[in-house]
Amino acid sequence: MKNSQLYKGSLTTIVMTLLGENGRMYGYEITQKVKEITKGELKITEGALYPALHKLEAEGVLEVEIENVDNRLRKYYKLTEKGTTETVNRLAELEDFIRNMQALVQPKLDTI
Amino acid sequence: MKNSQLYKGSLTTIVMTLLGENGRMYGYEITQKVKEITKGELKITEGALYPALHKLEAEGVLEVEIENVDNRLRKYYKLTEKGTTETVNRLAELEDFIRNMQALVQPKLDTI
DNA sequence: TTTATTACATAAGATTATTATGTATATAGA
DNA sequence: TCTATATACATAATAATCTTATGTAATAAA
Repeated sequence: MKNSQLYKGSLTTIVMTLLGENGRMYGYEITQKVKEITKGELKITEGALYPALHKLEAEGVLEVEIENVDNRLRKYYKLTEKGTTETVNRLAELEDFIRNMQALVQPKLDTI
Repeated sequence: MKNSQLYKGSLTTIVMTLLGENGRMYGYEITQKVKEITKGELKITEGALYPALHKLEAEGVLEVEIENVDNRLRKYYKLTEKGTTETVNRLAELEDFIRNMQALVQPKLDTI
């Protein structure tokens, strides 16, 4: 996940948001989508992603559909009803977070 | 630090930026300043702040001046030369981070 | 005199991520 | 054909960071 520590804590928000936008996705697809959207600046590692997906599933935020495509396993994840509600909250928190961070660094950011 | 996980990883960036803006500050002052700027939305806990300050000092990012004010100890921290350079990098990383998070959350806006 | 505020500190435990490793199939290129 | 790369999942050891709880101690307010 790059050099920056800042992405720590943002993984589940990213995953839930992407699932909210795209309906359903499988793990590998999520890593590629994130890489594409951030132009390679953010690379989700498998060691972080898969345990996170399992945890979200265990919490009832995601549900999974296993499919076999080209003789290869795929686990499609999508938001549950609970997950959709949580995602709305997460997005509100992200907005607050960004606003607060900008307020904290405002004067310096303008000079870059 | 509120309910949101998003602030994880942002503590040192916040501390370094505030010190860059204010010259020198002591720990308790930092907690109050952050609370003030974020209107109470972000509360830096002491258990997170003090170890972080000690680590930054050990890394040569911060230097400390101990003073006695009203018979009470104060440890003023300020950026070293190295710390100032690092802070510029941190702010650039923060900008990238915010830009990437916004792109991930609003992919449709990018195509307009 | 009790509570809240100021001001530092650390330790146990939880959470999260990195790094390394493993399995397995498919495909492209030398 | 062999090798490397891509696809697609997974886990375990370790590292880093934060929360929660606790501790010391002085000042100020109720």
